[in-house]
Amino acid sequence: MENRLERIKKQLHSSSYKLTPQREATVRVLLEHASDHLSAEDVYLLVKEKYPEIGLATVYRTLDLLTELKIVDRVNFGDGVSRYDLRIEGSQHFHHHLVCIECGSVEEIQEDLLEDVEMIVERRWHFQITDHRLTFHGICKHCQEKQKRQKKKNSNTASV
Amino acid sequence: MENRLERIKKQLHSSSYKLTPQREATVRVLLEHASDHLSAEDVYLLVKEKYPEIGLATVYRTLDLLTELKIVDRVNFGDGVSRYDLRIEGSQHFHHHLVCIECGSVEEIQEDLLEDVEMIVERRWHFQITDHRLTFHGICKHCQEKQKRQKKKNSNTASV
DNA sequence: TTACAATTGATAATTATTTTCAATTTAAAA
DNA sequence: TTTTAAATTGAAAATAATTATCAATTGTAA
Repeated sequence: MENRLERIKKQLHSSSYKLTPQREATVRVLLEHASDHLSAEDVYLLVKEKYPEIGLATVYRTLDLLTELKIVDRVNFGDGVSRYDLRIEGSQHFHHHLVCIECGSVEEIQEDLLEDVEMIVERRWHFQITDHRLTFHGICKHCQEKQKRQKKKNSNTASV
Repeated sequence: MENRLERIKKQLHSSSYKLTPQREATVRVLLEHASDHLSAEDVYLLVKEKYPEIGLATVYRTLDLLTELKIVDRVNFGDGVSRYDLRIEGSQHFHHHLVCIECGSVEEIQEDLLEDVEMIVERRWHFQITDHRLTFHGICKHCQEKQKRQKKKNSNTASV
């Protein structure tokens, strides 16, 4: 955690940006919520707990900066809000998401899975891929089980 | 084209919606620009050419309706604007996109390509997939060639 | 220490989208 | 055909997310 922060600090410096207290507080929040998919507003509220003087604009600016440096990725699950997702250190590709249309939960897939597809696309479409976004919409394990229970219950009631 | 419109009309009716003149004009614009990726504003301006009385809110409402009926898909390429993309008739899966980071052009891939990946995801993550979004960002064929020419030119100049 | 550029916070402005509501249109019933 | 109720519309206001502005502060290098 502290190591990661140190490395991010170096990354900022090597692009001649400073790790100000506001930026550090924002990065810390992102590191502490690595598996969540926070909106700028979410990040703002969480940073405010530790650093109440911070302004919303600064959070936006920091998130833009981190996106530019590929430390985070901006994702949009179709609800009109940008969300910010910490990139796994060293991983070249952006990870994928499973969005449940029932409960709204978001699961991450760190495995690449797209190597073959990207090879085909580069060859057949002569398109030089630098990044990708892959999201599956569907029903998560938890909601599938809930639905099964519900069905069972209904068939019981119906047969009485 | 007219056939497609007829079938869309039936699709609306079977969900007890009407194909009003405004909706028809909007659908026509979408059919005429099937390979584009129009924003609501784009659609509004194009519909206005043929049907000047139409209001922006009606266009938004129609696009929502068509999205609900899976006649169009809402996509977001990260510029904060929703774009509307006609779904190929009968195709079960939503097509993919190649977005050029140089010129902003958007190319479509109609081939599925994800069958294997989806099988893996359904098995390993126990996630029941109903839809997907796949976008590749990179450099299109055209811009790659432009870059090559540029390099050549530069090395010529440098050697003089 | 001085000086200059980077950064910040508050606020205003912008942009895309949604909501509201009265007026109009439509389809079905009488 | 007239009546009626529900669906649809356009204009305008409201909302929500994000960006721009600008004066004040901070940090850094001379």
